[in-house]
Amino acid sequence: MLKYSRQRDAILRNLHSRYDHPNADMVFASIREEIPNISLGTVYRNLALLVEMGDVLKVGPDGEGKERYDGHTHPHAHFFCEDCGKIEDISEVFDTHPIEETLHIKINEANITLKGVCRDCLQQKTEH
Amino acid sequence: MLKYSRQRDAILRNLHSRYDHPNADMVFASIREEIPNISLGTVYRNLALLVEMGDVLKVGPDGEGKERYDGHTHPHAHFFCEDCGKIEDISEVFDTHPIEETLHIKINEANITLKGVCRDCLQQKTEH
DNA sequence: ATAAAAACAGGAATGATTCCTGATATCGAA
DNA sequence: TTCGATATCAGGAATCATTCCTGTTTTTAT
Repeated sequence: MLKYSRQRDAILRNLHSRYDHPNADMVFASIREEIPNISLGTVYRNLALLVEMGDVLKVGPDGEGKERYDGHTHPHAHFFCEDCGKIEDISEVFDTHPIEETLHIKINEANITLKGVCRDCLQQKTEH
Repeated sequence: MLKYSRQRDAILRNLHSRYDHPNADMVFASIREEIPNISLGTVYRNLALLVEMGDVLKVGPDGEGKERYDGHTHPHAHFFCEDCGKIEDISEVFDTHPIEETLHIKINEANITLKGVCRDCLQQKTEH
């Protein structure tokens, strides 16, 4: 039986309020401002719980090998900039139903990750 | 300057010959039959080199948190079966050029991972 | 209020991957 | 072919994100 927890609630609220796809440490640092003695293990445990419940998406790992988390669960893709490291949402989605039917498989989750150079970094490169 | 290495050559040949998306340990076990005293560190180092050179794709991590490797680098997606754990290639691709143009970004790599239940496991579920 | 069950803080353990070191293999130039 | 420079190696230690453990605190149904 799942019980309410102030820590889990704070973690989910934090993820709902931000769009930077934080890793566990970044969430930990944020929540500490509200609950100073929360432990990193609690952050990890609740992130895993929230992912399992479908309220949070796990994205990544990033260029440093760390998992990133996303509190916005509508279907969308992710773009990793290889230059500045930022992770952005991409609203374009592609329809997996034709693949399900062709291959006779059940698709529960589609993880689409694009890597390249973002608009800002591209612009910086053309300046000189 | 890149020099020839028997170990790297064997690793690439091994990945070319198989379609099961092995992790580093599985590659290590295979190569050991040919080069019994190869070390796991050498496997990791050369896998990273081959990935950087674009001759090998890094896929995953899998359900156990391990990276998987794919020696077949033509554009394709991957399907992870949540039941039996197998990873299969999916030839369907989606065209990223429209996204590049709309968002003014440069896409170097598209990583598409689908998770669900494979045809075999679906069939076993309907039997009883 | 009370007690059973969840969840927690803090810290230890895990384990995939990376790093380090002295030895070995590759390869261009002599 | 030999030699020196240097890339690569084997073996093992180190790293570090994540998970696990334990005694304590919180939640919640009764």
